[in-house]
Amino acid sequence: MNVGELARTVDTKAETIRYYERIGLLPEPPRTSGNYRDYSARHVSRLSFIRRARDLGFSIEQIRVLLDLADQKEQSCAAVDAIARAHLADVKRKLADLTALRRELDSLIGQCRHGTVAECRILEALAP
Amino acid sequence: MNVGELARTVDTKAETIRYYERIGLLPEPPRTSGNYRDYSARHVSRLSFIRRARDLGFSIEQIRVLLDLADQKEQSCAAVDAIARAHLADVKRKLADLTALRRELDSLIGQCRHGTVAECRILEALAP
DNA sequence: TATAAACCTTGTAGCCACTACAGGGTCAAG
DNA sequence: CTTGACCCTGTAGTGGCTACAAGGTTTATA
Repeated sequence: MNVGELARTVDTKAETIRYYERIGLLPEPPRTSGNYRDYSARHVSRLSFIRRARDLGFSIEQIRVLLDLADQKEQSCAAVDAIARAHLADVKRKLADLTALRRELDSLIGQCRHGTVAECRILEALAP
Repeated sequence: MNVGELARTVDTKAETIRYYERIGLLPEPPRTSGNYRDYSARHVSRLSFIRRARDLGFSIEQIRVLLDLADQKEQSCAAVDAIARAHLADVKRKLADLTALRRELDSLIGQCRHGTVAECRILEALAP
């Protein structure tokens, strides 16, 4: 399976796959005689894991640790749990920030009287 | 007022102020005999506007347009309103995404049985 | 007056997670 | 045997800063 096929399989751009290889997140696959990357099922599942974790907003570094942990089957999963919880806390912080932001923007826009720029409440609210 | 004083006044790093100048968002101030930037009240208010808009999540490019519009006092403020609404729509999209994300992470973490990595539900949920 | 500390200057490189080329090589279909 | 769709590497760009390095200026103190 070459990079384009893998890309279609996991719905990821070929450039992104090569990027993951470059930063050491996805192991280098063997090459064909024509120097094409030749991926196996293990690559597919590792890349799927990465993409799923990225979709959930985990950082590359977090994913790196998660993949390492996944290989230590005997260990407790406390570290995995901790990473997930840290990420959840981060998401909650962002949600709170965005919620406050939406309220401010709502009020800003609600004040617009559709007049001239000179009497614009939105610009007024942004000005000092 | 030099760059450090301006930085303290508007609670922004000096590097950021110079960055705004470099990208043409904040006009170049005159210089003192020792080649120090010499800011006036106009700079303070322009930078305050920029920072307030950044805090509300407007992009640099949106702020550039807002500042341009603010100078055309006779024009209708429809364009200002449109930018604010577009940004609000963006914030709402992000809120929806983050809310879905939080739900997924909540459920992921809720499934953790605190056992070994081999039976970790979080890693299972991430795997394909 | 000397000097040290605290500023200022410019330019450049780094952050994150990609994305987009350019300039070449390979491969399958017709 | 040519065409076009892929692949390769390497580099540069994105946004919005942030962090140096290596020098110049100003201010406070000895």
